[in-house]
Amino acid sequence: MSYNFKKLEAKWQRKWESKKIFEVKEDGKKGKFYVLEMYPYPSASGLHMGHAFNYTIGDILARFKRMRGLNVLHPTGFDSFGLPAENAAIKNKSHPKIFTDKAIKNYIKQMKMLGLSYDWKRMLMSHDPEYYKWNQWIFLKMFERGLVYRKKAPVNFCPKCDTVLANEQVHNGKCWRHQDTDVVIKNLEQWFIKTTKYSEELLNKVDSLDWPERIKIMQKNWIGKSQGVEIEFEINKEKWKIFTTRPDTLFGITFMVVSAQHSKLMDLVTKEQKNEVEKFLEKIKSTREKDIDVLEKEGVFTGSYALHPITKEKIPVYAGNFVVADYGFGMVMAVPAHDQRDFDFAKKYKLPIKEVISGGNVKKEAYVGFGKLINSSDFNGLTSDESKEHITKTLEFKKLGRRVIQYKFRDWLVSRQRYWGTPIPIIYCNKCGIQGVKEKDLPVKLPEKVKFGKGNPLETNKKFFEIKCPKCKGKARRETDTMDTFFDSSWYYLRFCDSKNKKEIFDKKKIKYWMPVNFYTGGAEHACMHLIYARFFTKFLRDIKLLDFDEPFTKLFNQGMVHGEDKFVMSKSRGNIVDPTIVINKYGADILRFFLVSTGSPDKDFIWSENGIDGSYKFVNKLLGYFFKPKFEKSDEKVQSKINKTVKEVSADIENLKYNLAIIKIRNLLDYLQGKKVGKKELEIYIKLISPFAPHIAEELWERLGNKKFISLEKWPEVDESKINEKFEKEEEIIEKTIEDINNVVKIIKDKGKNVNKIYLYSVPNEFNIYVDNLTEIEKRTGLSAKIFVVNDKSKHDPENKSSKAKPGKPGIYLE
RNA sequence: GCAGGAGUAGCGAAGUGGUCAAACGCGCGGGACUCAAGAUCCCGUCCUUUAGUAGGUUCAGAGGUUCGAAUCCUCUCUCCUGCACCA
Repeated sequence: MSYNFKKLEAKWQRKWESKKIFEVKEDGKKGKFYVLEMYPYPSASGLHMGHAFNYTIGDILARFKRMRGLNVLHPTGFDSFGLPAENAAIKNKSHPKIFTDKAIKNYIKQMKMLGLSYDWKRMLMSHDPEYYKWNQWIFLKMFERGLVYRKKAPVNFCPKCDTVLANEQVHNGKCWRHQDTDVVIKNLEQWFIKTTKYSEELLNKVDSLDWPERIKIMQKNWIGKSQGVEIEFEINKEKWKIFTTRPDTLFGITFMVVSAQHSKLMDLVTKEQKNEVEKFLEKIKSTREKDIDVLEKEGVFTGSYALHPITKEKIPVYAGNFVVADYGFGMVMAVPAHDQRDFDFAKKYKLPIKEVISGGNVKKEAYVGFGKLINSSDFNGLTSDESKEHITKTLEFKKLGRRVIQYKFRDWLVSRQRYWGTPIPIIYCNKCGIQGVKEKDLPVKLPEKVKFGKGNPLETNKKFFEIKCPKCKGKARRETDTMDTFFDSSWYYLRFCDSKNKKEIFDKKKIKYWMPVNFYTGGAEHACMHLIYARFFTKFLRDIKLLDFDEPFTKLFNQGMVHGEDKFVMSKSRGNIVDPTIVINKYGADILRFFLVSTGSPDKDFIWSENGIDGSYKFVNKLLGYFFKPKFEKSDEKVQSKINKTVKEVSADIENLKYNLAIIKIRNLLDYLQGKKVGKKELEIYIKLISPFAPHIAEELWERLGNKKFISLEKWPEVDESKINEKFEKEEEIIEKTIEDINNVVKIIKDKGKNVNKIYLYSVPNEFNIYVDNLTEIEKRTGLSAKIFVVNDKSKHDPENKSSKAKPGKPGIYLE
């Protein structure tokens, strides 16, 4: 049978909404469970299959936990600030707000179509002044505490986005949004957030999280801690520091390299070399724009010499393109014998290579391993480990060095020269300097009237930026940059706990009840962006006493990627997109949900297949057919055993996010129940099992069984262990095997041209009843009539003495 | 290059020391029903062999540990995903 899923799904979506059954309040008597899916950026093209997959995964768990008696917070909202809306608006001569509001409306409609059990009352949008007001508030709190600062520095700039980017937004030297666009380095004054203040904690606490291992490793690598020594070198009577993890190679230094981007590079350049250095800088600027994957190591002599801290030898200082300006001190000691990069550079510029660690062949390549020291004055003969210790101590004694820890992690560049984001709440006054906007004046609203084109749109609205200084009432100017949209997503999960609060960012009591998030799902692409920023925010808000926990997301889950039928990742450019709303219109949301989680584990990639969804469609119809006119009979103990066993396994599978395995067991159970006597209670249990996956159908069937309340709020079935009897499983296996054997023999006989009409089975005495009980099953599945004897029955019909073949678990079979 | 994950039937996917030739779904083959098609139901689907048997080859490849391995160890290959001159 088929069913009118459109009508049915709309009916239940309406009922859920009007009765507000998924709206929740804090309830001290109930345990809580916070399920969150990463809130979407509302694009014009609407929900894609990846969203549907992600939200289904979360919703199944939310529905399950809710039925388990937990107070489940399951909210959603929109990450609605951002460049795509602004660019789309410019292209269409529209306004980002119009664009965004329209997209959100569409998203909400589509999300509701999926039957997601959200508490819509808590919905939030980051472009809502009621939301971004608190972005500004947090920004000011950080500003007050010195965690926000302005600095002129070489920064990443994307020419396509027409704005600067954070380190985290640069992937492989390209913009995260434009993989065909090289990021350009510009020297600009920008706003930074001191995320590095929490480097150590962000690194340490990673281990305590129930997150996918690879995400944890990515974060650790991103923070990139290394222990080493900083060493002072004297250059032109000035002190210059370098950082090294290999003090044991100190005597192998044959030159120094300072980064071409070093802010004080020119201080090192002598008159004679100025021309050449400038030529070099010009050259690396132009090569940057070319599409070169691996830059060759290049450099130029600065004219200056450093003094070796121990031997006092003169060491030439080069400027080089391979030294990172803002790691360590932007300058390195070069030991070509024991570092491949230095080796390459030395070869290119014919600089000496001095071996100080034995064990390699430094004529051919750098030896980066450890060994005994040679050519190292007093330290000869020591191992690398020993000498690291001794050399460091010597340097410390001479006050020329000390042990330090370095991180790759940088401060977060948050200002953007674009319109569609939160205005940075800062005022510049020539007299009074840089000051934060007063809390009572928040929010600094984004003006609607601006001109889009070249440069920062907010600079085109004088009314916005020309203001009086709040202190001296003189002429002042507002900051016209906006915040990186990752600022918005760094704390939205907190606001969900109290999203309508107009007086404060949130009520601490509510936060205390709901946080941290118990289950957070989303794509892995946020490993080193959103997930680090969010952790940073949590730590900051904790330190200003707004929170009393350290980590926002206890468990993180990454769903797999959705692939098209051609097995490539679904993408517009490939043209293999399957639109979830089209699928819903064709099959219904229940079937889509069911299919999305039935083929494989949700953390694995999902491959779309039209045949596959057809399979789910067939199953759902079979299910409806079964429940169409339910007969209530008394379940026997076999049925009860099977049901209890299934409840037990399905519950564990859902708990462990093995939805695919849960579904298999649910399917098996339906096959098992077909044609058996089943009680109302057992039928109800069955519907409950299906309800997290196919909630609309479950509600409908639940109602049809005469229930008045929502199944969504019912109690998940308890397992009665005493009813589970493995004996029945064994019997079932015996029958299955017997049917298989019979069919096998039938086939063989028929192949020989003989006809088969009747089955005779000869059972060992104590199994006789098993076969008798399953007589109809055997007849149905073999399509033959059957007769069963006990082996020692004298009156049996057995012309070929097949009864002698009977064994326990295996009857003798005679066919004629 | 470094790090993480993966490689099981035509495909998707279970199985992580013995009961596994491998659940379940898709596909494919056969049968029932039907005037027919679809839907539905049943059977089969590694190879050889057979009145339900017996045997063989398997879990990317090669070794090893073990009484016993898809499952543990070592090496190799392939694919995916991150990071990539961080001193």
